[in-house]
Amino acid sequence: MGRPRTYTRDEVLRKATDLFARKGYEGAHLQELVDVTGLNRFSLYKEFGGKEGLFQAALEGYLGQLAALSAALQRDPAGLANVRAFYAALLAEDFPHGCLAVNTIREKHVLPAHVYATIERFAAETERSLLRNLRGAEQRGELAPGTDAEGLAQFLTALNMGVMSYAIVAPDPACRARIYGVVESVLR
Amino acid sequence: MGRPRTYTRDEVLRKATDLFARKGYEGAHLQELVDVTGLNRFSLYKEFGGKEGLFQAALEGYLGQLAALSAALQRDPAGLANVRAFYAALLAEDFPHGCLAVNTIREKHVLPAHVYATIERFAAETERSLLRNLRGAEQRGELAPGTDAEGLAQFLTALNMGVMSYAIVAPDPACRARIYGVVESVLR
DNA sequence: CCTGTTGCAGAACAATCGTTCTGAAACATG
DNA sequence: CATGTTTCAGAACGATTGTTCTGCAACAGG
Repeated sequence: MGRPRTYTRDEVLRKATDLFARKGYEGAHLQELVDVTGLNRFSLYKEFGGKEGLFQAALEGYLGQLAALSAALQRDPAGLANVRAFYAALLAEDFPHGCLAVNTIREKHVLPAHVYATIERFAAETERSLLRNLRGAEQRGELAPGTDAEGLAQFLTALNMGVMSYAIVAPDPACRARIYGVVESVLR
Repeated sequence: MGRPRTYTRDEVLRKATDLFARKGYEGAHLQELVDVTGLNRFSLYKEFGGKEGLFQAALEGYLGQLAALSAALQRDPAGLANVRAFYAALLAEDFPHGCLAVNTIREKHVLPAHVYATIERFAAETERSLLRNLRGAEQRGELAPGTDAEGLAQFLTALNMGVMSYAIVAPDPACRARIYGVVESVLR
């Protein structure tokens, strides 16, 4: 009972995520968060404990979505097909204001340490998943013999980060498709 | 005449650049800038006009250094040799806290518009220089026929941004060398 | 040594930050 | 319709932000 809330937790997180992606953790001021989410200050503190809690919640939700995109990398058998499926999924999504995760990396020295650690862990995990599939591809002869699988995994991870930054400068989604097209020439 | 100043403009800019690279424009607070540069508030305002002026000066100096690194791209004849020299120069430099220019991109919606425009212009210009050399390579038969030179230029630009982000997560410079090694397989 | 000028160190400023608090509004229940 | 509970809207809080100001220190020239 009591007065019904005028917001949905998911909806609030969606809008907060959007603002955080545009302005960053420090750059997104509480007043803007209140304006954008429609959630009043009181409820914001009751629901999320404060700005940091809201950011953490938004980030975790976002990383969850990203993890769903990389689900293809977990399939068996490990190989290039999984990597290609991963990129296809990435391409289907659009990132109008860049990627919250990548943007947040740049705030390493501004964020509470445990928040940043969340991102670093996720990045390492994704790279590991990529590596698993590249090793699998190596064994199955999908990659040229003598390929540096580890270096390739790092390369792909770095490229993903780069594409997310490039998306801010050139928001046209077609660019991303073109860039990923070039990646094909590496995967063999 | 008058009391001699205890600072050098270049030294101040160097230290300010370092702090801005770590914390970003909004994240680098004036008190920290004062502490790090050793420049007192009064002189900071007299010399640079304020935080925004200091950032703009630091950024322009930094972009100048980056431009020096990409000088190889301006040489004739345009071709892959120039691109390789560019990457060698990039690799020789080290970026302990990532790249100020790339880090600043994520602050697009926080920065004064004309400051952000500086970065965007620089990125576009570098990509154009890359494209010139890729087209040259195409004509001279250094690239496989039918290669998407424009896409390749976008790819390389995005990759550079990515490597600078990756350098924050994995500060080991050896990683960058490894990643650039993979790029070789694209340049042919 | 005095005087004029410039830079230094820190106090003081309004504005804004994230956070907390207060009183009224909007329901479910008896 | 009263009562209890939960949320809402906005005022109020101390702390910190970028900026400006004030008094003193350190030189060059006469």
